[in-house]
Amino acid sequence: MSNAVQQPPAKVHLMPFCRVEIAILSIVDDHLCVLLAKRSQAPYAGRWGLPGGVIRIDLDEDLEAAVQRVARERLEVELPFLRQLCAVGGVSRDPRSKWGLSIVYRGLLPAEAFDPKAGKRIEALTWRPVEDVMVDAKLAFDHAQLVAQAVTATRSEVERMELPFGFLPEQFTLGELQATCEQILGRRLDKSSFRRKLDERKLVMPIEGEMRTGAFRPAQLFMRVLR
Amino acid sequence: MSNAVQQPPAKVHLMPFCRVEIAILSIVDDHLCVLLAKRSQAPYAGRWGLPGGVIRIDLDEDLEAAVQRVARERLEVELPFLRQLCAVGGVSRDPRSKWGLSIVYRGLLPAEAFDPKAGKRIEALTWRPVEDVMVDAKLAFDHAQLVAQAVTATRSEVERMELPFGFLPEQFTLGELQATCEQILGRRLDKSSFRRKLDERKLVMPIEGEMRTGAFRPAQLFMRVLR
DNA sequence: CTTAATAGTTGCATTGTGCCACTAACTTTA
DNA sequence: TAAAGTTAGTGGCACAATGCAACTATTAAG
Repeated sequence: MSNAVQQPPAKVHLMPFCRVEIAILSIVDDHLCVLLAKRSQAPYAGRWGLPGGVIRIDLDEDLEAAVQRVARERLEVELPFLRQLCAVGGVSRDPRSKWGLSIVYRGLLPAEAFDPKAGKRIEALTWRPVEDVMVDAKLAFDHAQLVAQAVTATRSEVERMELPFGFLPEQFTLGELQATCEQILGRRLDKSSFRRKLDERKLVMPIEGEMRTGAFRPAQLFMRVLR
Repeated sequence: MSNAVQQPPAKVHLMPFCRVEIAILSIVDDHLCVLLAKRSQAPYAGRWGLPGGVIRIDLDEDLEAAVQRVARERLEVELPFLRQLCAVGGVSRDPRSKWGLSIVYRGLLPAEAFDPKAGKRIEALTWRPVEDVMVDAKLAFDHAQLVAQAVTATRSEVERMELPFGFLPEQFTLGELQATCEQILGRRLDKSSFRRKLDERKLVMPIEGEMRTGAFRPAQLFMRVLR
């Protein structure tokens, strides 16, 4: 359309429609779940999909700030653990043939830090087990695929013993930590090798004198070791 | 600015300036190198940086297509191995305070597949050892950081025995394969354990009767096993 | 006091890995 | 023609990492 002739190429091109999407994972009822929102608008109105929103260059400092703003505005939650997952973009993402570009983030939340049923939300929100969601053909856009990617990334972290502190409170027992890892991976782990690795790599430290009581033998409480 | 009142929210927001950047790695003179382009325009005119270009929603089907078009137009090369690295975006990426969003890709090329000095290129191109580039404060934008990320991703792949076929021709000897891995990692590998893993995991297969001759004892030629 | 349940430790067999030496096959040099 | 040099390819062994299972410890419940 409009070109500058003097300056080399200051051509003006139409830009893609830019959004952020968030795959928020949590352990709910002993299962790895993802937070889904019911879409009220086209496309895919009435379907479930990942929560997300438009990038506002007038409001957001950077991509992470955009994600936190969207989480605050739409979910009324802050995301302490947030990692970029991928970017998806192209002409065919939106059935109306709009060129869309979404930067997808992955967030982890302790189950107790967020209740989708609470509050006067604008939209319907729900936790859904990832095993179901990953193969659900009814999800909006390619969101089933994105959830699968988020789960894979989280599982790889646990396999490498990058512990999922994003799912845990500040204080936890080794049993709780191991159970969380097992629920993420979907398989049992060996107690002795798990603890051996925690010990060798100094990933957690005991909180002197603090014990979790109530169910049978009390358990030592631990906290993460920052590195 | 302009709102639609009838339809829920079809507000028009200004979109970020969207680009793709490419970190193309190769083994040149036994060293892991990255392809840099000299910038002719502001910002950072005269500095070296990663090649890249604007996303053209009128030309590109999706993000990968945009990358291949930029590679074709600016470098006259096609990238057989291409992986998304990350997306970087925010108001402060560009010193002129424009909100910029770049999707960064990582490409691998065999050294012999591309010669930056050949041809009548518009811009200056050069291979630079990644060890130098990663700590070079003079690079445009945050490109030194992006190169470091690309190198880390490539090294992790090799550590996990995801072999760097993107650097190799179709036929190669085990010696060449191991040397390539060593140049990527920057350290020596043990021959017997390397070959043991290749064997156990069935990552390569010998090409019957095909040998590389010329330098002392001939070596069996191998090809990758697709999975 | 016994049983059940979870917390935490220890020993051992199996596997994976790094290190090193060895044989094989070719070229180069004398 | 023979010896030396260089790369290709294999095999043995010590050691570390891992998985498995048994064991003790400490509490609650009956």
